[in-house]
Amino acid sequence: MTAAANQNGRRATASRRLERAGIRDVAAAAGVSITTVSDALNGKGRLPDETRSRVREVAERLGYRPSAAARTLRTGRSGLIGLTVTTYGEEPFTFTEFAYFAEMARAATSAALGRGYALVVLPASSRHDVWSNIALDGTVVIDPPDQDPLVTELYRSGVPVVSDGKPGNCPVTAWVDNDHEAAVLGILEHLSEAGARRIGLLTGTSTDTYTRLSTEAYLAWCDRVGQEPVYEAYPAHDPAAGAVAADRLLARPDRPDAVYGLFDPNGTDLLAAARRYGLRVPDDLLLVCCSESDVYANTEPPITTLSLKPRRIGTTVVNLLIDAIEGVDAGSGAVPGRLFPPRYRTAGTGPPPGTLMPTELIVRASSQRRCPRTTVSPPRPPGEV
Amino acid sequence: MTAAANQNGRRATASRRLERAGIRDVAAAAGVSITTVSDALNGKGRLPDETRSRVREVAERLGYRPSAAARTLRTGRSGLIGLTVTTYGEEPFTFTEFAYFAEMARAATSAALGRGYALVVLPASSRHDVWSNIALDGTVVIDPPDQDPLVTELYRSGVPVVSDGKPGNCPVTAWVDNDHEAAVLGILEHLSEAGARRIGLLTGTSTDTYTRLSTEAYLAWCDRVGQEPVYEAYPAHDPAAGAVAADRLLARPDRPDAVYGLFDPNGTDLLAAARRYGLRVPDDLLLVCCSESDVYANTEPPITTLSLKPRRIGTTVVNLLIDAIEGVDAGSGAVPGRLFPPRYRTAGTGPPPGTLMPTELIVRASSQRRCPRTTVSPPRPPGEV
DNA sequence: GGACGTCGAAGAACCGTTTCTCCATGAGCA
DNA sequence: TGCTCATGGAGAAACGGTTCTTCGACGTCC
Repeated sequence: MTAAANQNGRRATASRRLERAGIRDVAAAAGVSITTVSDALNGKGRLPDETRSRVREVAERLGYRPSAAARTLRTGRSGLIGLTVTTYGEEPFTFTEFAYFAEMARAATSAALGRGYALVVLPASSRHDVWSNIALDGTVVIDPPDQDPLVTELYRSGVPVVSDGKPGNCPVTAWVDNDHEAAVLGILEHLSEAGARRIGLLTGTSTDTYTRLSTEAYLAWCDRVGQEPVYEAYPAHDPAAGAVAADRLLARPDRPDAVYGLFDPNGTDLLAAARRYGLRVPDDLLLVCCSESDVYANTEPPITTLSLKPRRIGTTVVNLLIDAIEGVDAGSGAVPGRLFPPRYRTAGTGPPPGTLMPTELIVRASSQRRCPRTTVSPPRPPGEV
Repeated sequence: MTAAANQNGRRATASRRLERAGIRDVAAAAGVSITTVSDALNGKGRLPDETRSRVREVAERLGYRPSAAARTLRTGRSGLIGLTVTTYGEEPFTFTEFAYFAEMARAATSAALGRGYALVVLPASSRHDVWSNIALDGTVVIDPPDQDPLVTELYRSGVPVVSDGKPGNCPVTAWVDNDHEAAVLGILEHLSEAGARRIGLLTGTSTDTYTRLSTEAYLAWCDRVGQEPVYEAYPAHDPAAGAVAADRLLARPDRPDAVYGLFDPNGTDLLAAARRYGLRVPDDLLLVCCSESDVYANTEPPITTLSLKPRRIGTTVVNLLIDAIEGVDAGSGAVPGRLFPPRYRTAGTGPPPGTLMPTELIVRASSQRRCPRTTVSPPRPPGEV
């Protein structure tokens, strides 16, 4: 009691009026020590239920909210996870530009909150300005390019990093990605079966894994089946460039009779380009593009899309990251009382663990030649087209 | 020197191996006190440039990164801003569900980062679980409903709150909103001029300001021009309900010949419903909906949309919030050295300052009767429909 | 020659928790 | 009676910075 009053007395001398109640105030009001308050509120220590509930009640009455900063400083944990996209240039925030990012970020946010963490959206630029002002328990990086300096720096400073997209040449704790190779091959097969003779690709110029792996899979397939590759690459972050590239692709002398577009807007771009050249879809041109947008269910004609299932990815990435964050403490079991785990690194042997997740091809009219009546299928109601 | 070695010695006794360098390590390595290090790195104090640069160089060499948690604890500033949507139910994260939120959040993120702050995405539920674990300098709330308990609690605990959407009955530091009344009136006039005789409204059931003000403006207009209101309301967070409501609206005996839909998906929903009833757009039905999506530029026919200019809103909201956060310190000039400003509140007189921002009506085919040749307009090229 | 101002820097309090350590007290037991 | 042990709780040391205060040394000025 005396001690509590004393501790509080020191503060009372200062001209504090409207300050929030601190743990000391609660302790004084409840007539216990701050240790007891902390234990009672956090469910630790050996306290009879009576004391516990009394302290809780006093804290409630005083509107006590523990200082997140102090807790973070002491425990070394902030409950904050960084989320960043590094690929598409420095300046413009491409978040939500493609439905993929939006969906993925949303799922990641939900998953994090479900486990008591919050997401902080951060820029790709590795300028310390913002990054080092925030205590992060870990970071999710979407599509890191080769040799990403940001990832390297984070890793060096001991922050766990999990990437969406297999990392090219930078060290991450773990990564999650779609099986892009299988996806592209599946699409090429799908188009071949629909009658395509020459399949073109609309791809990007950046070095992220998605672009690279997809393009490589396409080229390998061309090589295998003996088709000359027909593709156009453009900077994916520039929407105007996409339309131009689509146009170029269809203007080529060796015009493809089927096209797969790697990026979300490619579907509408290709559709518009096809119209300009008087090509009917799917009769003259089969179309598939990678997109999470359900816009393509309502275009004329509806366009077959490849979904990367961003929600599953976002959820998985976050869960892996939090596992890593929390797992370290459990893992260093030798010294139970350690406040700070040793630097966060994979064991040092071999590549970081990766998870491949399946994609989903949503087949619509744009990739099926008309008259599917030749196949065995149920008759349609007359009302539909 | 001795002191520095001494301070460091205390730490060296513990078995710290891979720990990050702290300010004490830098001080020891540079042969100065930690005060000097702090001052040198933060550009404060009276130090000759030579010392300053030497300290900086040592810090760089040691890879020193100041602890954000410690800084936050001492200065009372975290550089973190919360961002939350409270309206549409507890569970599902509606972020990015509508293009409006996505755009707004993106602009807000950019604006915050530009001023050295980062955004934390937080759930609407006022459960303390996550909220009180994070040190926030302020919060942006999108569309707070009437009597939002979250906003009230934040306000009580002294965190500045700026809302996107005029707050109904909860105390905020400031707010930003579109002039919804003017927007709705503009649309109704636009439709009337296009020949509409009975204009219907597709609206929501929630109590956020957007829904409320828009609906009230519609009802007031009906009252004024002597039209019987024709509207359907549905829970905006449920996409399936939107399609049903659109259908209901067009199935009514007093079917409107023009409809304005308050929510993003209403355009496609209404278009689909119109098809089901054999209504041609715009011949039999004029259509406008509020949306930020450019999908409506490519529907058949293209649909007139009202844009709320979410980027401008997001930028403004964040700037107002940061002004409030930083302004307090500057304002309490009487005691320059104060660490903690007094509780953040508006002066206590009158409502919080609000800013109204204009909207933009993007007129497309869906809201213009055919044969505008009767009006004075340039002849069209023959290629177009 | 002493008072004084300035420069450069060190000392130490403090921010508000968590948690390790330690101390009473009283019961159980030989 | 003396010892051990469990219980309930207090004390105080961190955590890692920022910043207020102090202090010596050195010119300078009257």
